[in-house]
Amino acid sequence: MNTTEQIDRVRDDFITRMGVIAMGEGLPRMSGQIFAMLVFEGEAIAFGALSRRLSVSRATISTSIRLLEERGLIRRVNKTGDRQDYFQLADDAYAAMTKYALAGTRHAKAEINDTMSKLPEDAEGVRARLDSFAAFYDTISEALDDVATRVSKPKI
Amino acid sequence: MNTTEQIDRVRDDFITRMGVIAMGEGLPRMSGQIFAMLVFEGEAIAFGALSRRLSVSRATISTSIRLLEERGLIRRVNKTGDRQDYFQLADDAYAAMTKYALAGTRHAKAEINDTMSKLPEDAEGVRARLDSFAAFYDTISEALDDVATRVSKPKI
DNA sequence: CAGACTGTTCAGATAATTCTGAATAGACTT
DNA sequence: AAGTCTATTCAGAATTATCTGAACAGTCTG
Repeated sequence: MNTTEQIDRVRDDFITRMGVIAMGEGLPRMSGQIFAMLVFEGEAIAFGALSRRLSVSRATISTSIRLLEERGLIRRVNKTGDRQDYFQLADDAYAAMTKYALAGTRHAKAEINDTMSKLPEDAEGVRARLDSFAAFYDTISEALDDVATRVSKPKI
Repeated sequence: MNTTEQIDRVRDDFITRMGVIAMGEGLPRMSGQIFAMLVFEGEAIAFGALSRRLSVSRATISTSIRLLEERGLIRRVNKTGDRQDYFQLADDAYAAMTKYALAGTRHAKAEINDTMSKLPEDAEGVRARLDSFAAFYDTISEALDDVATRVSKPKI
């Protein structure tokens, strides 16, 4: 077995695993697999190559990629002399991932606060419990915010 | 409109919203709604009452509750003189929630590390990229670990 | 311009999740 | 013991998510 074959095997395994992990994080499997492939390869990969190597239709690649782009995890690059679109990890992919999660926890907190604002004055018990719940999301949000700055590449 | 009606309306709205948020976090809607109901009410709620007030079959309550119990988010209590099971938030529900997320990020990191261990020596580029990816999950894990201790009630 | 190739969209197919009703087993009551 | 109430399980139904192929519009090439 040569080195290339070994790497191919490891890569395919990695892609499979990351697909599962993505699902656990509420991301569609295919988006996770594309992300994994881009992490593994490092360099930009062509649209058609993604379809071929992940054994999935071009339509699926198109929609999966849209999601990743919307979340700022990957970027589309043009290679001169080639009509195809190429994709690679965004520079700040991990920061973007964190910020997306952060948006979620902030939204949750906002929903709880909004609920509290609708409560009548005398619902003290409920208010206290919702307050604890909101505080929890706030704690997580703070932590994620911290992660986001730590993960962000310092802009030069 | 009296106060009770107002609270009922707010509660139903809260439950609906939390169902949606739960789905965003990879939890089934119904589990999120049960959790929300328990947060809102504070006191223990009977199995039958959950089924009735969430307009869902007893079978669904049973399986939804199992998930919440497995994750340590709620606990089952017995009321003397009543055959029904009652449920309330676990004392450390928010810490348990955090720890579950933490387990997920640690698992992701482990998967990446495992992948790295299978790489041939000369795959330096791949190794470096996977290392960054693992470091990201590590940063999140640290942050969640911190949240878990901050959220945990100090045991007396 | 005609033909080849590209990515997107969307209706329908496929697959996965979630919910239900019925069957079951355990526990209490009389 | 018979009858009632309870929670769980599970096969199938209903709902939701995901994937595909075909149609399309845009772009490049010869």
